[in-house]
Amino acid sequence: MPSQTFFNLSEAKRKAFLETAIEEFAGRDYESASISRIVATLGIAKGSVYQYFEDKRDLYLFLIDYAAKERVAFVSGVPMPDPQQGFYRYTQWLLEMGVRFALEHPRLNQLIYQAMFGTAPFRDDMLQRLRDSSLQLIRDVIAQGIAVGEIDPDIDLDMTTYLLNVITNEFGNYLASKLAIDPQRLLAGDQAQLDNDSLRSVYSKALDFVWHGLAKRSTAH
Amino acid sequence: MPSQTFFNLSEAKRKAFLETAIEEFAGRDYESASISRIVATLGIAKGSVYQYFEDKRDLYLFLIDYAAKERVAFVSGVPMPDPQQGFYRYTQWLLEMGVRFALEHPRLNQLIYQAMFGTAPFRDDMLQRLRDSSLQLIRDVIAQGIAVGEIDPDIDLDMTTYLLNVITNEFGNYLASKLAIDPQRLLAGDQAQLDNDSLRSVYSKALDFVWHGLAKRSTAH
DNA sequence: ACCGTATGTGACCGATTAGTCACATGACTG
DNA sequence: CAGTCATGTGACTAATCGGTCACATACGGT
Repeated sequence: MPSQTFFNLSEAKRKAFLETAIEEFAGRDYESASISRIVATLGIAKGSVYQYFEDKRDLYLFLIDYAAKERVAFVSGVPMPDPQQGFYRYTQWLLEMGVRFALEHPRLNQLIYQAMFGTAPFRDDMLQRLRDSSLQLIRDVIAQGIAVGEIDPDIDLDMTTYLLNVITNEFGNYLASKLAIDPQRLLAGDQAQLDNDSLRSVYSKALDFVWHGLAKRSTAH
Repeated sequence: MPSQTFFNLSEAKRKAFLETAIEEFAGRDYESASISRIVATLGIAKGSVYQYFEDKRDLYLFLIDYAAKERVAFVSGVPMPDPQQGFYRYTQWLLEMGVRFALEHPRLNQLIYQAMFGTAPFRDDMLQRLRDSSLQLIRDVIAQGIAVGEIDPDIDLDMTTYLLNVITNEFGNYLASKLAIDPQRLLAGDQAQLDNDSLRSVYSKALDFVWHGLAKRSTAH
């Protein structure tokens, strides 16, 4: 809950502030993240930050909330597959969501992931809700897949939801490190070239693993 | 590379120091971990730490190294399955390794995992070697499974190794949170009761997922 | 031109950090 | 007992932290 002052800021200033703050909090602990460093980077006075936010905790929780909303907006922007195409496609869509968001918004992804599964402080309701809502989407897809009879009903729903969430997130990290040959290109907006061609072929391997596991397949898709 | 002084310490003192230091580094950033807090907890002078270790970095890298060696020792202590039982059992063994180590040595597991995949500093050779050696075991099992024809040869070896490592690690976390009803009991050494009975049945679900994926199974094991 | 309000500022505070060092203590030797 | 060496100590330094506040600046209305 930032002050009105924060929202009165020019969009340029607000964007710059958000970007710098997210960068600061994404890569490190809550404790290690430094307000002093943020204001030094931005070239503004420290007092300004405390006119926007109550304290460090207030800023942090706002950033988490912001990142979560951005993620929801991002997911909404990618059309879900046609239900008639089966739950293999739904699973593909889930994976694609995670990977694309991780590649296109790496800082936001780090922030969310770290808040949910890292050593985040504040056993806040908000964080719990973030965690729950993030997992709910995955859980729903799996549950429906089971109901329709395309997903094995013997799986443990809770556990599989958890693992699938971890996989989608970490697979993004894997790709990022794998493509680390020139990570600049990706961040610079050159991802369009990669997206629709090679990216899909890369994560189709991950999808196959999620769908069929390690075992030697008998049927193909 | 601690000084000789550190190894001259009585076992009781050395153990106490290790335990406290690991506890301090396991839950937080490298930057957030505090030497001052360690010495305060132990009730020793700060100067002592700097007679054992060159600096904070030296201590941290030693702890990582120690944790890694403990893990290797732990893994060596659990017998591998009979090769004739197939690679399903090998995969089971891999999972069991990760889960048991995570449950019996949660702090060490956190330390290792955070060093390998967290926001650890020091792009050290040592960390890279730790990462490589940890993944190598998994990679070997998969590669052999492919060679023997029990694991699908179309999987991406690198990616699957990475994901399997993540899964074994995070599954430990999942179990830990799932069993959080009384985590004290586990740490208190009461795990023997859980181990051979319910534990195996719980992670057999994870094993099924890893082996067969989400898809509805046709054949059973 | 004047005033009131909103926004920006950075010196300053108390707390905490990693790391140092002159000194105390203990143990063993001659 | 005296001397030597390893070990333990905690006050101290310089840097950094989150947070405060008295003050400066900018802007809009009359």
